[in-house]
Amino acid sequence: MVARYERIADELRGEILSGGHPIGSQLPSEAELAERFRAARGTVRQAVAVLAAEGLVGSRQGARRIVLGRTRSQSFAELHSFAQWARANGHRFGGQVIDQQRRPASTVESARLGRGEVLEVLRLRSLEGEPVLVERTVYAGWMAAAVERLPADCESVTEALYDSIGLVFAYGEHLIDAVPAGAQDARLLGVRRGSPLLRQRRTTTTHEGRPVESSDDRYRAGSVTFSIRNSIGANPLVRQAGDLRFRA
Amino acid sequence: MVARYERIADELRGEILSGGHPIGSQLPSEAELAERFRAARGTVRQAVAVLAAEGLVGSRQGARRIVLGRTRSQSFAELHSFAQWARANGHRFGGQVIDQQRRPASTVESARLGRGEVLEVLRLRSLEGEPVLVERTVYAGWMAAAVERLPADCESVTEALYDSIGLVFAYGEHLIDAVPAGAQDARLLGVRRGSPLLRQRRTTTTHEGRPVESSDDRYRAGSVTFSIRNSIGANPLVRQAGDLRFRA
DNA sequence: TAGTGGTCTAGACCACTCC
DNA sequence: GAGTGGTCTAGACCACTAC
Repeated sequence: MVARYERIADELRGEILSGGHPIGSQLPSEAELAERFRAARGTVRQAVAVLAAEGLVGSRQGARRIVLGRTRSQSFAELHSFAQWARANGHRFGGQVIDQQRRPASTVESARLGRGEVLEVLRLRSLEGEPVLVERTVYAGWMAAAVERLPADCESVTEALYDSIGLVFAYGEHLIDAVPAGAQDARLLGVRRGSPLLRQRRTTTTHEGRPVESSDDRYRAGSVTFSIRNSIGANPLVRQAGDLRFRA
Repeated sequence: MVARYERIADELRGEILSGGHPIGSQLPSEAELAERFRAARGTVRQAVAVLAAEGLVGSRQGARRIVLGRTRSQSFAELHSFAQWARANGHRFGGQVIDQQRRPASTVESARLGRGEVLEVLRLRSLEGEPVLVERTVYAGWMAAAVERLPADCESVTEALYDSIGLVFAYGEHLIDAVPAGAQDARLLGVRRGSPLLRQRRTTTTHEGRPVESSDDRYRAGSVTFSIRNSIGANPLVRQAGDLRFRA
């Protein structure tokens, strides 16, 4: 069952992406859209709110909505899972477990994932045949066994865990910064030691807020870019000061 | 005039940040909140939608909302303006124009900012007394004069432009990646050439969608981190493949 | 001043979770 | 089956923009 406002949003999005509403142009008023789709104004507002969240349109009180762009943000799954992102965008990709071991949780990990044992996995992932990403993931103990059952060249860990134990990754927090490649990073990615990597540290939880994994992902410079569209009314991104003692 | 739902959101946010609703705990139901605040259910839903957008709470149909965390995302102004961000977070900061000149727009810039002349400004910004950010900003020709009138050590360009010509930065698009420091970057930031920098390229427009500026900002590694909180239902971040020919 | 989006209400029905 | 959040309606008033 697809909601009414979703279908309205789909139709409007299609019109925007196909150029029916050029960038910078005005969208029809809520009243006009309500009449066109034979829906209440509230439903139309929900639909355009979807487009606003995707960064496609902007709005302000008293003036008509305007079209801001034609690139929309992706689903949570596509941000969370390298495989789902790569597949949805038509890239050739691969992945391989390099190392995997259980060990006791450190103090920091205990706070984040729960006490006891954790499973640490080192994966190397490639895009268009080139190694681009070193993933160091620490899984909470309660799901270690499920991860260990996966094949070493498992394409999508996210999908495999859903199929095997019904696990849904629902919420994520991501920290993005730049770091110099360490010796292992350099060897795996085929870059010089100290060269720039784009780092994404993430922790993920289930719907219930139960922590699942914590990961340190490093992309080779030039392989991947993160993109955000924001507005005076909606701002998902946070900038934080780091530790200035660190010097490259 | 502050909206009702904003005040409700403020109160609930305060309770979450002060620990009144611990992380992982359930929020009261919409019906309970409606009764407590003597508001319609729709108004309460608007309020919790604000908290969800800030990444503080998560929700799913049929189950109560849960508290996800205690760090909230910042306002657009704080992401857009280094000065406003630094001030809001209690940092000591400074800035200085290093170089500034008018020149004809390149082909790419013409498409992004409009034809004719543009103004290119090179600024160095510091945090806690240390240089951390090199900003190379290109302003559209129509606002070049206003920028040239600013003092070289202007703290907040955003605020100054609002005060002088009423300009409001309303929408932004941001691309985030890692690059090696060039010769000029290295000299200004006091790092080795080739060492990692966190790059944020942004283009900003007015409420009407009129392009204002396009900037290439480079942070010294370790000085600043970007943070995102997302969920299966709301995902503001986009990951894009870069040009793999680039090698560090 | 007319038109537009922003806020708010009151009520209905449905899909889903949890027990 | 009771409770909860998700969807949708119909209508009202207000703040703001554009002219």
